[in-house]
Amino acid sequence: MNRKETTPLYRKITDDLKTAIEKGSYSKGDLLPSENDLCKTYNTTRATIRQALGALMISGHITRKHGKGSIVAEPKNGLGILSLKGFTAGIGNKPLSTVILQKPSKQAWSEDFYYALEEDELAAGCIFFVRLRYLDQKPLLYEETHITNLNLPHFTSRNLENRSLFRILEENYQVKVKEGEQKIWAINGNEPVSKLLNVTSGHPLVHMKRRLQTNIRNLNIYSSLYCNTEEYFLQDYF
Amino acid sequence: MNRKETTPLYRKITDDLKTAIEKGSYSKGDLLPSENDLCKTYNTTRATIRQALGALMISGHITRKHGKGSIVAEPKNGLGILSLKGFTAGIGNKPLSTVILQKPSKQAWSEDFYYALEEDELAAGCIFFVRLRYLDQKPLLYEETHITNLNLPHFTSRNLENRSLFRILEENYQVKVKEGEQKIWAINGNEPVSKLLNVTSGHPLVHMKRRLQTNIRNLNIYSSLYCNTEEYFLQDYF
DNA sequence: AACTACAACTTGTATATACAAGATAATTTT
DNA sequence: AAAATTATCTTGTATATACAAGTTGTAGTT
Repeated sequence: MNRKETTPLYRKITDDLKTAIEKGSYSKGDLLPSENDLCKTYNTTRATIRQALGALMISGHITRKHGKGSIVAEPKNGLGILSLKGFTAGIGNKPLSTVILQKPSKQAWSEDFYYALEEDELAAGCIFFVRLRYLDQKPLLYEETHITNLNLPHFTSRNLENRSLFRILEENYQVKVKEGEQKIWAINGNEPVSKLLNVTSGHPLVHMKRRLQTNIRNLNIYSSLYCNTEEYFLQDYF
Repeated sequence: MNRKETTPLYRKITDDLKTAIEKGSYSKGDLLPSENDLCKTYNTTRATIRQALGALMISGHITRKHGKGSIVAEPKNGLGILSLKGFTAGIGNKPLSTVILQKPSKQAWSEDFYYALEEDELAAGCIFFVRLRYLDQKPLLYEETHITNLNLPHFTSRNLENRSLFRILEENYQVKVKEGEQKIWAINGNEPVSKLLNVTSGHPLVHMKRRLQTNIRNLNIYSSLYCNTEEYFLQDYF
């Protein structure tokens, strides 16, 4: 728990409501307590409550309607973040299993890294690891990840297999993804990757190079990934 | 000018500052006038100013630093919107030329449309058109677009060849894209599309289905596109 | 010259209050 | 019974004020 010594009240309210929504205490379409009700609950004023609700709106947890209330939105897995969804309805909730092909290790950035780096970032070095992600025992997604090694103590010893990378970063280091960019290609899998994904060398794959910026300056997440979209597709929200 | 009868003050301030930034009155790293200065300029209070600055922060026009000020951010072309960037450096600014394969026409939604539609949207019908986009006389991107036909008078007679669809919607109908989702596949171009894109039937293509939501409720933009990423790549920001 | 303390800026958080305007259900009128 | 009105919810916008806390330059001290 490395959080700031004093957490602002509006932040606590946002976190409380977010937790409640993600825990399932509300379902899609439900109304949150009205602003005035929340004022009483937290013994504060509407300005503070609205600041908290505003954050929930930005994060996509609620929408708001004048005269009606704050409406809980459809849960989006990985808002703004690329996620993998099943081709057929109902398969979307199957969990991806993950195999670490190369354990996280501290490295210097490669000379010809695929994104331009800031000086401070270059100096900090990076943590690098490679994962292969499966759905239904079938390999779907090969991903090489670089994270700027900035205030991430003990990261290399963490278990990345079962938990989401983003969740680990948020819960343990207060690092949140804020924005990003991605480049997209369709390629024929004649690279060594196609063997890992268990496809023939002529099989089309989605190749993406992404940079995700976080709330910490100069701490970025870079990933280069290859995905077999024969049965499933890649999906993202923005 | 179909805007609401009364524009809130904070909205006017946001628009003013946004225009100034986009016009180039400020450059990257510059500080906006302080909140108190803006209070005097607009004869209002900090709460209103902060609401305006908050919107600029969300839209990515500024960042803010405690004790310092509001810092103008790097301009981003097409925030959150898919754009096409050249493979090699410096080619990114070449304009895409556009050929309309099928002129915009009012239609009913197809029974098996690829996104689930709201009832009101279904009732409104849609405007449909097909475009083929070229870079350097080479066809790169085939795109079928459906727009909900909601308060878009004379849209079908507009010239979509030279101007951006998003710009037309924003300038003429005050329609702005707010968020969206996209699904991504890599396919082998054996469809009729590959002939239009001038590739062999085994050539890998990026296939995307996108839904862009706008500030107008129930007015969405749907597009299904195929892109040859041999020389260029697709890029988007979120 | 280097350090310290302070003043004067900046944004961050919060309270208290007021009225406008959309949504909805109860009430009254027709 | 149907329509219009009203009351009472809700969120949206706005003013006025206060103090906390980060940043920066300046004046004073060592």
